[in-house]
Amino acid sequence: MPLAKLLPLTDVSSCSIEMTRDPITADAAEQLARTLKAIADPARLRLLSMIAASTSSEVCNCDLTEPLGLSQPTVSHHLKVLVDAGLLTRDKRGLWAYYSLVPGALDSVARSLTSV
Amino acid sequence: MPLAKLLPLTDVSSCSIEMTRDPITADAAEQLARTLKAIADPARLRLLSMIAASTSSEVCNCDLTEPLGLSQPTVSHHLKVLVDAGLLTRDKRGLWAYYSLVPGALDSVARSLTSV
DNA sequence: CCACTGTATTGATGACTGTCAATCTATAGG
DNA sequence: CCTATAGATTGACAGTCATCAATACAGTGG
Repeated sequence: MPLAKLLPLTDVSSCSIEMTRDPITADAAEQLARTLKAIADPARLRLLSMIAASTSSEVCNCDLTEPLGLSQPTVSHHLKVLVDAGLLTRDKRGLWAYYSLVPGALDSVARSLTSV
Repeated sequence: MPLAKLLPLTDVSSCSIEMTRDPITADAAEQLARTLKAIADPARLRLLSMIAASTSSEVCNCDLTEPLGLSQPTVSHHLKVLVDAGLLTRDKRGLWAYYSLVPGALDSVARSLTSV
């Protein structure tokens, strides 16, 4: 029998364990998981990395398709997932679409992870 | 036409964009994505959080099932995913299984994210 | 040896996801 | 206008995943 059940110091009725602080809420977990799911894909990680590593802060879709080895619709799909997750912004000028990182977005996710 | 294609400063043959540094490799992306996929689930985030927030560094499976509102096999499955990903360790003593965080594992993932 | 209990595994099922071919949309240039 | 082109959308398909009921497994205690 776990220690917490033998010595329920704070809450006798529940069988929950002793906490130094409150764990993440179900809603917060849902939200963070949604963002992480957007990042947790090899193609999308490479897209983020390529955009982050480019000299210009903006990268055109056409520059991303070939190095990834994926079809144009697939890259377009992945970019949309990243935009919807708030990690990228899209700026369409003329025929081309330029993508850039949302400043601080990735760092914010990383911080959420360390404090989980 | 994107600027990089008009002024291919380093590599005329390829149509890749200019980079300040090399983007993540395909293999590294695959590896990081695997770990992130293990984290990118509401139930698993809550498990990590509950274990991290507990006073004792170890948490017993039986303490995790009820607050999550999931069946015992499902919780066991999620814990296995986290162990397999190198984020948790399992220590089975007698009938009970005690889980604890692998020190620095989550921080390491967070650092990988900020430098993507 | 036997019943009980906490945990892990298996099998099934419904939902979601990554991918591409085909198509659509919008813009540039003659 | 008409054509060509970059990008987005749609539809289909195969693969993965989260979940639970049922079962198996491994200790514990009579």
